[in-house]
Amino acid sequence: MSSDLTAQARIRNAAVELFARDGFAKANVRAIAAAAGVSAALVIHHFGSKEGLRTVCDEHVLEVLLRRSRAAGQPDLLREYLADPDGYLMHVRYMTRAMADDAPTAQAFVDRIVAESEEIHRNGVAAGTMRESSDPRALAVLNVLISLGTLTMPPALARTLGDEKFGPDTLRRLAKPTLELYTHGLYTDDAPLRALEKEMSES
Amino acid sequence: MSSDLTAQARIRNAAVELFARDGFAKANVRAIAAAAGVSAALVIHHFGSKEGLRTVCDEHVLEVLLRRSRAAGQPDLLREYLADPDGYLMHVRYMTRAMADDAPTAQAFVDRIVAESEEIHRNGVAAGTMRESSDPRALAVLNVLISLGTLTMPPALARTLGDEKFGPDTLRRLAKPTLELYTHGLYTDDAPLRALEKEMSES
DNA sequence: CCTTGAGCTGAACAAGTGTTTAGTGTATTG
DNA sequence: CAATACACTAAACACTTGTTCAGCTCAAGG
Repeated sequence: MSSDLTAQARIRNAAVELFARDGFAKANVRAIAAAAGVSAALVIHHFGSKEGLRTVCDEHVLEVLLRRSRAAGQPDLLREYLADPDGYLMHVRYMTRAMADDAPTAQAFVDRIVAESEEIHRNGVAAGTMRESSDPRALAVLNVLISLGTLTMPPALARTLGDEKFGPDTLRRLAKPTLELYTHGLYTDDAPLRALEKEMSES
Repeated sequence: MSSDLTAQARIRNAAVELFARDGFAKANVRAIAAAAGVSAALVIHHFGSKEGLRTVCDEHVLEVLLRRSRAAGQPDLLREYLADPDGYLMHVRYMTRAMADDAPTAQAFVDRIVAESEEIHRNGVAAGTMRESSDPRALAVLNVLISLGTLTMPPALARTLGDEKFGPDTLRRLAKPTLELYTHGLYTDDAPLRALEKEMSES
C-alpha cells in the first residue's frame, strides 16, 4: 500500500496511472478517486477541476522523466526501461498521450529530449563514434520517434512478434535489428539516397 | 459538397474523419451527425450504435488502405502520402488510433503491413539491394514502426523542426536523414552491436 | 387512391460525466 | 476553551452522452 502518502499524492499517482492507461478523456474522476481511496469531491477540492489535475500530472510526469534522463549520464532508453519497466513505461505512455493531445507540457518534454538526442549525436560525431548528418535536428527527431515508438508499441504490433503483450522481451528482441540498422543501415548501396538527393535538388 | 452520396456513406465518412481527428471516445454521435448533415437518430438507425458505426468505419478504412497499398506495386509510403496527403493521412491516423484502442481490425491491418514489409525486405535481399537481417520479422516491425511514427508524428515533434504543424514539408525534411540511416547507419563501427550480441549470449 | 415501407426527425430518456453544496469531523491556534 | 481552518464526504446538480420512441414525408406498388 501507498497509504502513507498524502491524499493529494495518492490522487495524483492514481490519475497518472489511469490517464496513461485509458487516456484523459476516457479516465473519469470517480475511478481516479476510487483508485486513490478517496471521494470524487476531494479530487476537485484539491485540484480545482479534472483539467487542473491533468496539469499537475503533466508537470509531475515531466519532472520525473527529466530527472531520470538526467540521472543516466548518457541516456540509454533501453537500459533505463529495463531498470523499472512498469514505472518507466507508464510515464512514457503518459507523455505520449499528452503529446497526442498536444498538451503544453508535452512540448517541453519533446524540446528537451530532441535537444538531448541532438547533443548525443554531436558528442558521438566529436568522439568519432557516429557519422555526421546532413540535418542533425531532423536526425534527432527521427531518433526520438524511433525510441518512443518502440517503447509505446501498440499491442497489435507486439503480437506479430509472438509476444502476447508488450514487455521487456519484445523490447529486447527489437534491440538487435535496431542496432543493426544503426551500425550498417539496410541498403547495400547509396543509390536510393542519391536518387532522393537528385530529386530534391530538382524541385 | 459530397451531398450526392447516400446518407449512410456521408455518415461513415464524417465518422472516419472525426474518429481520426478526435479519437473514438471524444468524438460524439451528434457531431458526426451534424458533419454529415443528418440527425443523431439517423446515425443509430443506420448503424445500430456508435460501436456499430465504429466497426463499419474500421472495415472501410482497412479496405481503403489495403487497396491503396495493393495499387502501389512496391509500397512507397512517402510517395503514397504525397499523392493525396490529407486523405491518406486521415486514414493512417484513423488506423493508428484503432491500434491504440486495440481494435480487431487494427490487428488485420498490422498483420498485413508487417507481412508486406517483410516481403519487401525479402525481395530486396534477393535482388541484392538490401542486407540480410538476423531477425527479418523484428526488422519488419521496426520498419512499420518508423513509417507509421513518421506519418502520424505528433505536432509537438513537428514543431521542433520549425513547421507549425505536420505536413508534406515535415515529411520531406525527414526523408533524407531516414534514407541516410538506411544507407549507412549512424555508428561508425560495430562496437555497440558486438557489445549487445555479447550481452545477449551471456544471459 | 391508398397502403406500405424506408429514410428521416425532434423530443424525450437513462446513464454517466464533472462539479457544487452543505455539512462532518478533527486538528491547530489564539 | 472557543474559534478557525482544513481534509474530507454524501448527496444533489447541471450537463453531455448514447439511445429510444412516436411520428413525419414521400416514393413505389397493388
